[in-house]
Amino acid sequence: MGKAEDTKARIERAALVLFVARSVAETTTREIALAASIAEGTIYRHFPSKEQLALDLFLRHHGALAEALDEAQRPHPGLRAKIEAIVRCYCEWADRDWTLFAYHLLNQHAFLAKVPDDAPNPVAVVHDVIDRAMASGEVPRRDVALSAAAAIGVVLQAATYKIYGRFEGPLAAHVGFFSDAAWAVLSVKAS
Amino acid sequence: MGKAEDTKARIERAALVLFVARSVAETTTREIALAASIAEGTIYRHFPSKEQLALDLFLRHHGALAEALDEAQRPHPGLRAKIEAIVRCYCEWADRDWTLFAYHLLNQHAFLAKVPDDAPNPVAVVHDVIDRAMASGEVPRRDVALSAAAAIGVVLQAATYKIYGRFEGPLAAHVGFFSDAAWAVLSVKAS
DNA sequence: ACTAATTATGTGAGCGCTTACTCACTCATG
DNA sequence: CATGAGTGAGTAAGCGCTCACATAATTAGT
Repeated sequence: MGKAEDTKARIERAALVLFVARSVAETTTREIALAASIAEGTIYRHFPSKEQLALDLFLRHHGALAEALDEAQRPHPGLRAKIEAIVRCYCEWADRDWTLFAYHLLNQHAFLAKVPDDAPNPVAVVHDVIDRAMASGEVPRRDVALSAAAAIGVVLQAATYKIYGRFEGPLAAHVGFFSDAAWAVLSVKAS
Repeated sequence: MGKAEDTKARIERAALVLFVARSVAETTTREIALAASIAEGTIYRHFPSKEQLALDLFLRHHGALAEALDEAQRPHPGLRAKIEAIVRCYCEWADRDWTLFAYHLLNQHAFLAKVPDDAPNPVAVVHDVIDRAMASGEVPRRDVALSAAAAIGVVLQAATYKIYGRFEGPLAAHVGFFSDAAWAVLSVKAS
């Protein structure tokens, strides 16, 4: 790794940790520099602004996660298997870099509006999978956004609870339950 | 209503709207004053600080919601009916004052740590209900926090989607689906 | 291979600006 | 005339960001 890239990575990691611990707005560029052991001005050799640094961090993870989820689901034929693949992939991503994951989860509402429309999108992947499953009659038809929200919520809220420290251990330990639960949600019959 | 209380209410409402539109950190006291049609100094006749105003808003809603959920659930005998009562109560609260609801939902992670341990707590109500249902064998035993998170996630993520504008109409229109889905999640058998 | 020139990277004091909050004052009410 | 409510210019502190300078890395010229 080049020296400059190493510096850039250190800035990103320091920023990430502070953004999660406090928040983007409450983290100062001085704190980031201190945590990364560089001068404040150095941040601006690598990023045009604090806001852009925060956005870069989000978008990179957002896009990469979307692609990973899509690749994980693609080879499987039925909805049940696709769900499990998506859930497992998501949980493993979370466990692999929990700080980055928590940052992504807690700052969705701040950055989601700034995701380019054509960029890969984790939510779009899930929507698409559910859409096809409804079309093929694997699960009852229902508003896709509503179904997707309910199914995604099962995993996301559990992850949120883990951020709050309400339970321990890797998320991936519960892939089986999450998959069963998401499947159950999508299988709910129209009343 | 006294004039002073009216002023206080106007400050709270103006702050709420701005806190949701931007965020607490990005909303200035000047903006709040402008939106409430009062002088900036007046805010400090009613609140010791901007942060305390934000916290007050959160805690009042948090406590009242917890009590409402508890009262809604109490008269019903079985888990199935308790779930529906809780879901309906929650959705109706959301629909009744969407701005306040969105504020509460989007700022949980910022304020949850500051809720007094003995204060009424929406999450504790749900935990308790699930706990009893597991004890009586209505649903399979499992880590309560995990079950609660998954069940709560169904409704919360849907609500979040509504905040993002991904679907329209009142939340309460989907009480049936949410209840069925939460019940299905809690009924998932141990694998 | 050596040097000179150019560019990339790192530094931190300091700038302009915004912020939350204060306070001396006015006014309305009982 | 005592008190509580409202005012808004003012203040100190903190913010993101810049820039003149130092140094390291890369390239060009001979």
